[in-house]
Amino acid sequence: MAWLVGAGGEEVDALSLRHALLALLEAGSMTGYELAKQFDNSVDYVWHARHSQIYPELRRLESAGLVRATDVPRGSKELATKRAYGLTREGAAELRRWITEIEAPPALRDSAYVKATYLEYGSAREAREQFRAHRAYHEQLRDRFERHVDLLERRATTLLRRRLAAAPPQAHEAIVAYKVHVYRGLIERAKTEIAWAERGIELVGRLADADPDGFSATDPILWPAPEREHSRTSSSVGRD
Amino acid sequence: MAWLVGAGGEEVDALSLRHALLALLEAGSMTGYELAKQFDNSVDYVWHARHSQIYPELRRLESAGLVRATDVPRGSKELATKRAYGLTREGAAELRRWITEIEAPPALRDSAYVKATYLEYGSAREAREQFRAHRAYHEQLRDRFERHVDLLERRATTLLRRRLAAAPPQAHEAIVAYKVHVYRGLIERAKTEIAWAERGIELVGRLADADPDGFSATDPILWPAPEREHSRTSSSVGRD
DNA sequence: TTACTCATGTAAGTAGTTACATGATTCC
DNA sequence: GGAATCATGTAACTACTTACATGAGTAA
Repeated sequence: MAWLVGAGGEEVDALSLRHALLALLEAGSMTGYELAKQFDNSVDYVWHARHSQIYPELRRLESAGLVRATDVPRGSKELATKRAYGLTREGAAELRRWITEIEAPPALRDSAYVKATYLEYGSAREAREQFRAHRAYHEQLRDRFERHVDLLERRATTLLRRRLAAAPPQAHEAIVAYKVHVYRGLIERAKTEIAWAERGIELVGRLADADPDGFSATDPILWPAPEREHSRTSSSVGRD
Repeated sequence: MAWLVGAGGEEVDALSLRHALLALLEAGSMTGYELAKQFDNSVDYVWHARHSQIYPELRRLESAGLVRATDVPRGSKELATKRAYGLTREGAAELRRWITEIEAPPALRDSAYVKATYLEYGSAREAREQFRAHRAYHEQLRDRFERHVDLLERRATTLLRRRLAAAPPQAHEAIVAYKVHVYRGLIERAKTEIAWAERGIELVGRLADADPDGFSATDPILWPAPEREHSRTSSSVGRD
């Protein structure tokens, strides 16, 4: 694992699950389960991960020396134990390194948009359904993000409270402000998607008016290809 | 592979690379290489894939019966061959099925946004750099998409020309319009990101004015965790 | 006693990445 | 003769998903 090298080798990967976990632990030590729960109503909105991914990742962080774990007894009878994770100095340093690192964003991979590119293969009704589903989904997201902004502004999440309690008072404004900025950004994103879907619905209407029968596309080009062009010799691939 | 079942089993996955390839083949038969090239300046904007992924995927599509391949001689001496792929009836049907299928969008996983959530760990300068990089990246994307919309509107890409040549004239408007709608949507998206980054830069400025020294965050909570619950004494910040 | 939450995982499989491998053909 | 590009891949690895497994503690 490239990011494990460090200390001389300095070949480091950027991976958000790791750093999201480190960031959560900045607010104080937690067990894997607690961490997973906190994850679910904070970072999970921007970086989704299943619990089954979080546990092994914590083990990896531990063996990389970025977190340290202790077995803590559970329950009154103390028959069972749980593992409490805490940041190490190296973990805190890695978190700060990651914050300052400029990452190349991953290439786009958006299924809804590739589908929309080929909507002419479906009927007007089907195209409309796609846009409607897109709108409904992003309306949900928008509402969820709005509720979250409200919680953050009222400093009403347990995680935020823990973090603020551990931070110097003059830092409180920044801590809240960056988080609010992120979720407001997500609200704007959602609104952009909703507007796109609505323009899509209008487009479907205009196209259906212009050509009521639509493009039923009953005549796909099957294999073997019919001779469309004479002299199939110099198939021009290049330049666009 | 669930999507391979079909014909009775009917357990089908939604995966865009497959369907993007099928969609490209609607415009006519192509070799793997030609397909990969066309991919690069069309679908790749919305669904990125490397060539090393495309070739095996074509083989899988072939063994699933969605495309059919023939060996075609290459060059004047005809010593080598290439494989030309074409849609089968099943492939065309699967493409249409996919268009009408409503997919659940994947959960969000956005590294830039999780990083922005924790920008208080860096300096104002570092925070600004993050937002500037974000803006620069999306300005590039916006420009690229604008150029692509222009090409589409002028019907100037080889792929679009081939597709239009193979489609009934009354369908031409819809074919172009959906593609333009997608790329205009991507332009709006990019603009939303640019605006977010700019508001971010303003925010950094306001926070720096309010607290010129910033939150240097020299005091992370390390392992073992101090007793948080009661008597939160700052003296007991952990040393490992 | 039952059901739920706490708590921690493993196994098998898919999708994608990076890096490498190989040889033919065409154009200058 | 050499460079670019045509053409088709393989191998090793990472991240993530789905589904399953197990058992303790707690409240009705």
